[in-house]
Amino acid sequence: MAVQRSRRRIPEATVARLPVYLRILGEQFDLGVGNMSSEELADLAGVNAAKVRKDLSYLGSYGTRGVGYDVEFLVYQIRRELGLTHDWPVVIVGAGNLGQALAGYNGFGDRGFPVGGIVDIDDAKVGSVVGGVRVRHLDEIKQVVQARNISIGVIATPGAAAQDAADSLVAVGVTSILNFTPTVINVPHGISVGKVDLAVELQILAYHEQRRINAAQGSGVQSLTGLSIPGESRRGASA
Amino acid sequence: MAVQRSRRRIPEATVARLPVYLRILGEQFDLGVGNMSSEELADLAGVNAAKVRKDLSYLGSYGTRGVGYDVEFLVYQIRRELGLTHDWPVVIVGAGNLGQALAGYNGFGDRGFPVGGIVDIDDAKVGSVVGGVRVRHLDEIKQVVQARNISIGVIATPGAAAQDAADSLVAVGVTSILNFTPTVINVPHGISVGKVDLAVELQILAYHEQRRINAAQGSGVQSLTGLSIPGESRRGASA
DNA sequence: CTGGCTTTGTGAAAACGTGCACAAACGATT
DNA sequence: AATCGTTTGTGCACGTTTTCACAAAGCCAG
Repeated sequence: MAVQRSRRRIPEATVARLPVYLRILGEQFDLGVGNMSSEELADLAGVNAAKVRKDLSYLGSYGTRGVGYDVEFLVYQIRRELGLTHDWPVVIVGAGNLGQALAGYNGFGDRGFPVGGIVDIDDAKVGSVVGGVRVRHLDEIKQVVQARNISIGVIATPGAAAQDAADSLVAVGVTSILNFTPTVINVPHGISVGKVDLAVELQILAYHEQRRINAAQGSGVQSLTGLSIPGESRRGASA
Repeated sequence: MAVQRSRRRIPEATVARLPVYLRILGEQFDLGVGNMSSEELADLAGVNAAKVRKDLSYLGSYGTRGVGYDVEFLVYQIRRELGLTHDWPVVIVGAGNLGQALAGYNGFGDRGFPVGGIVDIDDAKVGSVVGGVRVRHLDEIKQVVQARNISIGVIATPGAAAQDAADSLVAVGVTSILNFTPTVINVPHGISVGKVDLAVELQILAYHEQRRINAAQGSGVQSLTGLSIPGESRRGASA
């Protein structure tokens, strides 16, 4: 028997899809569904059934041939693998437009990421309450992070302040950062960084729009072949 | 010459990086930088220099060996390729927490995607003004879209309403959709869909945090052999 | 013009991700 | 117990993306 080398490593592409499966499985569980096949799950997730099976196989052999997967058990296993058996409070840096929206967005807390604190460098914003949390000064970030043992930070500052925000987060022990600014940040080795750039997503769509126009002008015939299929961006559904 | 005439297809991975290069190049141009090497650009973008060169080579041969790339010219070429030579107004569906934040977020308009309209199904929200745009009723989406020839829609509704929003957008001629809800939407063939799920990004980070913890607990020395994971069951490979 | 230095552009290899196809496993039925 | 229909788990082939490595191309000094 060939045991896994180090810790069984799950491919990033799979890690990015597990949350999608998790959400769907949770929904189905709430609806009373006890069992699902890879094909049912694949349909709801907008992916290929073989991919679902391969993704789930990284967790272990938790399906039953001829039957499918036990929804509740699978929810548990995915949650365990993703580290979602407990909440991960986050600290938001930047209480501007975006920071306030994020703090007020229930989708965070609802899915296990309560806002454990929000800080800003602007004294005018300190003290106000957004999303039920009082804004504190950036200087107090250490207390905020330590008080709730926070390890995930969210950067919602203007782009120019992103690197400073990242440095502050790293300095107080945060090891994962989600960066909402368009700026690329540098962090020490070992820190995980995720990035969400709204404008980039739109620019990718603009490219597809542009191609659509070019294709339509370039020739009026070939639209029935698979030519103009604008694949989808990383995690999109297209039919 | 007749170089890039035929619309050669740019790999999706490259399309996703071009906006990043574009932003950096624009910044550098504003700073007075006239010329950059692939390595300088790569450093600022946080990627490998060879990747930068290969990415840029899809646009054409616009560099000068021994010198680098002319910043201004490259900005122009990327903008042209991405279809950013003109604005793309977007329509936002959903004027709740997220929709309002997006409408008020200047990063949209600043980068060529002005909010051309915002609609909601809730009469209580209709008429209010967010981000300088008056909220109109979902029933009027057709007029909104046609008035400004909008082809990109943004879904910022609650998840349960996402599919309806997508259907409405497609029905009035929108061909690209950016979906901010966690729900997977189905669209007809030929429509491009991008997805941004804030919770998914956090869940990916949680996975990395979890691994960090497991790795630290599992062993202080060995990192190449199989580790025991707390609560982990057996799992053998059979072949 | 030649030689030295720099940097691009790109083949080729490696790494990664996806999807098909099918044996193995399971429940149900007889 | 044997058979049947279903669905998993995965080997394999294929497509995409990344990385390496180097010839070709340009600039500059002498």
